[in-house]
Amino acid sequence: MRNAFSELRSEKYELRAAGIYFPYFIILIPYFIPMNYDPQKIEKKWQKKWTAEKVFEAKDDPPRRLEGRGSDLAPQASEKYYALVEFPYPSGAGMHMGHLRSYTAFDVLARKRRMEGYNVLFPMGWDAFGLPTENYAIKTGIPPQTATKQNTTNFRKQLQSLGYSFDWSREVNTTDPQYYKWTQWIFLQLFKAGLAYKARVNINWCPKDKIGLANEEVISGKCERCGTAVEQREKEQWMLKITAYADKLLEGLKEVEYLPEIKAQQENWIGRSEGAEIEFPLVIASLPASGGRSVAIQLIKVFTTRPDTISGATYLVLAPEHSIIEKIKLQIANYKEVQEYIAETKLKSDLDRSSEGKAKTGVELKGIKVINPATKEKIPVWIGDYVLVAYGTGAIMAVPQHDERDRAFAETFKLPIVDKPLISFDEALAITGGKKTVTYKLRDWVFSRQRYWGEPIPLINCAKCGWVAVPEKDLPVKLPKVEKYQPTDNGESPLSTMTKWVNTKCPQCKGPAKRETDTMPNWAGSSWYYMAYLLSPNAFKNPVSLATWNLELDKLSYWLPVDWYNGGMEHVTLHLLYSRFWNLFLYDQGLVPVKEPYQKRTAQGTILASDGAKMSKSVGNIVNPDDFVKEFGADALRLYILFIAPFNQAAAWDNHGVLGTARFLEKIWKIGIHVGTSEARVSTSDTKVVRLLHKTIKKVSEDIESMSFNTAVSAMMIFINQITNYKLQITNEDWQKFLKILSPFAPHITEELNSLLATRDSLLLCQQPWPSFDPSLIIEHTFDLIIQVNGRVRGTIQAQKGITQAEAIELALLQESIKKWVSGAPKKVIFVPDRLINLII
RNA sequence: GCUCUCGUGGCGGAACUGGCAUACGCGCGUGGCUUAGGACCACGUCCCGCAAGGGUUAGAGGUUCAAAUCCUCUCGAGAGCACCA
Repeated sequence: MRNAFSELRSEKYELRAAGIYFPYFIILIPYFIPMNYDPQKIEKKWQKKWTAEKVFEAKDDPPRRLEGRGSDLAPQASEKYYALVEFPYPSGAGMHMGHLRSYTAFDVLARKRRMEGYNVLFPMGWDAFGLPTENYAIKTGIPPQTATKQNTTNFRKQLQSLGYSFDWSREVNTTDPQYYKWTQWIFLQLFKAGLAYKARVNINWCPKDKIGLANEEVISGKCERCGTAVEQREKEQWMLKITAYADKLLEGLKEVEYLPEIKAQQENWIGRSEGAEIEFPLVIASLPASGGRSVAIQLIKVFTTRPDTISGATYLVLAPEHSIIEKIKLQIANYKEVQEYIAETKLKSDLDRSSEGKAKTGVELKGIKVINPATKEKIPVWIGDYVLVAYGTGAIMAVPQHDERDRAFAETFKLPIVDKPLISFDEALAITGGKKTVTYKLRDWVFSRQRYWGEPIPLINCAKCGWVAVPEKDLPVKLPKVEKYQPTDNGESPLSTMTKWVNTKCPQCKGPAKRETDTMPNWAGSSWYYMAYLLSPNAFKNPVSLATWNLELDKLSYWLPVDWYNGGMEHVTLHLLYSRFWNLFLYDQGLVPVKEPYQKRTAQGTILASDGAKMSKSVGNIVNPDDFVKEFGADALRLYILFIAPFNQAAAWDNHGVLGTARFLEKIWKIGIHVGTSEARVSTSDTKVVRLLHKTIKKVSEDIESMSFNTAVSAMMIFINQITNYKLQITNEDWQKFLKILSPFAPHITEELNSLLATRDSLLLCQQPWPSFDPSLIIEHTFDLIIQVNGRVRGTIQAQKGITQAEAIELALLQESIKKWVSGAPKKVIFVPDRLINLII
């Protein structure tokens, strides 16, 4: 890209406008010819002004609207509007196109809402805990705190250069101890409510690096750093009982306006299914059944959604991890073989277990059988890794006749496939004594990380008292400074090496005790950040306590729920679910006034590289927003990212595309400079301009609401093209209306051009009311009547609106171009009022 | 494999409720601006045809006076879930 682009264009304009006709005036140019369109200059100028006048700061106690200031679209005085975009992880690479797309769209929304008279909150902050910063620290020794500071400074500068109307006075940072003291406090509420517990769970383990890996660090079953195959290893982890909220999380979806695909993903993730638990008695195979009187040594409970198929169940399959195996090992004839299979399974990662395609593996538990409670037949019992221990009861009744997977397994191991009649749900329960139950795919949330760069889990382990919460007055439990950021050889958090920090006193019995060294996952700080923006400075300054929190309830009540939340599609399962879970929990505790935190949720589509591939650092096809701001200005870049495609759709970036929106702004600049001069002032606009202006106001107003920014920009281009192409007259008042609707999209150029107008007052453009349109000016009195003969278009004529079918036929038949297609009276006529007439011959 | 979404010029895309397909922008072409040009201005730009006209929304069929839009199948792309009983 060249630097000369804008200079060249503007230079030419200046010569034409000023010099050509009156050469003597050239020396006077600096005096009354306004400057060229120089985005660099005007954008900084207005950004400074907005900041100085604090125009984007939301009021917790908003003043009443001035009388007569509102348009007819304006809401009641002091109505709030909370527009939220996902706060970024401030990576060293800076802002990317995904941020640009989301933030620009919501800046348009926020600016429009302010102009409509709402008290708007549009905040920004940093989700700054995370692996890249920690890995950077491991590599360079630079403390994550330092790197984060640099990165947020850079990121903030980038965001400000785009003219976003964020309320920077409310900026938050999840890694600030004054922030995470509240994250820790919320965790303690969960702990005290019995929703946090320790359990042994599988984690991804790299045997070479000897560390536990986050799922994000496992790339197709291999360690991201060294490429070694990842193993599963059991480790004690803190868990949050999100499953206790499965039904509430599902129910809550009915009350909110999420995009249908987002709702579907949440539902899918929770994965509720109704079915039955049925017990199968376990018997020794060698003993004769003798009329069903053989003695059951155990009962195996299975979960099924199809109890009606039970007569066709010809065998049972247990998950290899099923706890009953250990209990009945003496009865299993081939226990050694079974043990080997279990050991094999343990080594496999989840990915291995599913990536082996459809090939089913398993081992029969010889020496035992179960009795099918419906048929009373003895059927064999197998273990197989296609049955998951974590879902249902970890055991299934296999019905190869009705289930594809059971059929595959039966075919592999030559097990009987029988065609038995179905029975009703109720009948099946009656015969077998089964119980209706509900299961979920949703698993409890693994909340521990053996990492440095996260919130310390504020718990203390005492030999006498067990796990004890750190007292509120001692929060935050701050991250201590460490020498090395690496996890230890046995996979513990680097905090575990800080013996001084680890060894402490039990808050209850004052005896010697140890701190928890695990930290919280990334998702913790972002699970409540929409509330953090609402807290007063006191909440951050003062010690953490219920009383301090309760002082904030008024603000939470005023602002919540978030009216509209936007972010990436990649966060609509975990982050969205986790934060809804915390909110629901806090609601139950009386600590939050609303059940659902987000009233509406949308997601932007991905911006791809120009060849349609994903932008990625390793491929080197990343484009940097900074370059475009520098070259074409923030306004042109903002317009292009909105114009590129429908908001929720993936779109390929095109470097040339910005030229189009830059040219559009150039045209606007020329008109604006012209309209602003006293010679150009007219008392009325051309009728054509007025009509089109009102149509455009309507279109842009509606398109912003439906996130159709691309067509909104297109409508404004059409308006400008009409003025330029036909040299139409426009008054200062009408021009200002246009500048107003453009201002959320291109806030800098519009402020600048507005300042040239005779109609300007002391207010900034962005503080003025959103223009309303006059419906009477939009209604057309004529329309183009489409004339079809036998369904084919043969011509159009201008006609008065409201004409009858008879009039339309008469008009049509007068046309020379129609006459030649029609001979005699039409057999049939289809008439669509104010649109078309179709003559069937 | 299953579920969802989608397929329109050289490219990004527009088309309300089934009613003139290709708006707007990029790119490209021709000409102008007595130098140059990823600048600006004018005109042109789906295909066949001199024209009248005909064809065209991934492909094939269907419903309808009328289909990019509704239905069926095939092909292709993207996203999500991936053995959830």
